[in-house]
Amino acid sequence: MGTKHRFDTGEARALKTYVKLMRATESVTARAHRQLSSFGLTISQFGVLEALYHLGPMSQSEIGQKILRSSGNMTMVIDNLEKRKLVRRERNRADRRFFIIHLTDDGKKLISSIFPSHAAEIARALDVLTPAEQQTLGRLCKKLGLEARPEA
Amino acid sequence: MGTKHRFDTGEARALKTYVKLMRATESVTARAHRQLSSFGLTISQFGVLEALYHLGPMSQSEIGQKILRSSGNMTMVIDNLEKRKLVRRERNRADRRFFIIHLTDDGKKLISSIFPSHAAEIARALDVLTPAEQQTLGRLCKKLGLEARPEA
DNA sequence: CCATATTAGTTTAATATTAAACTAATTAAT
DNA sequence: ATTAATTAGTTTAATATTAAACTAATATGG
Repeated sequence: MGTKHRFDTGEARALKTYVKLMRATESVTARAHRQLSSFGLTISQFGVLEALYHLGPMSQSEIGQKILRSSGNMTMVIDNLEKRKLVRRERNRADRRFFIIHLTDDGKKLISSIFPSHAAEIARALDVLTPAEQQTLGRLCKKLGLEARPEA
Repeated sequence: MGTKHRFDTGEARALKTYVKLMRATESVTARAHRQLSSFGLTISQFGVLEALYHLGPMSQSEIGQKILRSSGNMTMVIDNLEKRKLVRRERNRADRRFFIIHLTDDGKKLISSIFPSHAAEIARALDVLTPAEQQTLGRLCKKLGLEARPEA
């Protein structure tokens, strides 16, 4: 004997919000992806280069935490960047468990030339929102992102 | 003769908003992923089953458009669902270029049992926001998602 | 000093994802 | 009737992504 399951209004609202969040993100991400692929980069490769560009050399696991990727994935993305001579791994002498990842000169040149275009593309994508709306979106996403993140 | 590139405040604000959007999405998505993997599904597999569950049988390209995936990816995700006997492909007789994808009985059972847990998980993730904030987030994301989507 | 626990990164297996080139089928134009 | 254009889906190659198991190195506790 089953009754027809109805979601309460809280669940229905949350699901609708979630779907809109996913679609918005997918659209902006697809747009960023198209632009970056014209520079021969994937979104994750760009994320690594950008993190190193803005924050300086750091370990693989630190980069993974910053751009929210697993350690196995970081190995492959950094392997590919290393292969293209955009980054280099330097074993830490004090603790040989980890590497410090550095941008190479070529890597610095590439990311510093790409970054302004990327910034402009993101600004164009978000131009549909007013400055106040962008602030509100950012505030709500920050609130959402902090809570949803599982704290290890 | 080079001047140091500074982003105007519009670009800086857009980038900050974008980073927060990506992080929020990543957090909620990671949470949903963990839950779905305990049911043996990936997010894209779930997306296909959910689309068929709520909207009825449809072609592969229609499903791809609804869950924002490429046709090549849809082939593989549906191949895997077919292999597990959760969906079946039926060639359209009127136009043999396309298939109609149906949920199987097992597929219906699985998605109908999972969906309430998924809805509850999403509601928990979004519980950090008030109802009014969820409405606002949804409205802003809808605005963003419509504009950023490239119209073919 | 030795055994155990923890950490950084790698490997494995599976799945996801894209763009581009392709095949098969249908539609449109001549 | 024939050719060209378009559409649905597949295949290819490359890269991304995860969880889990693994190795190597360091830290901790007895």
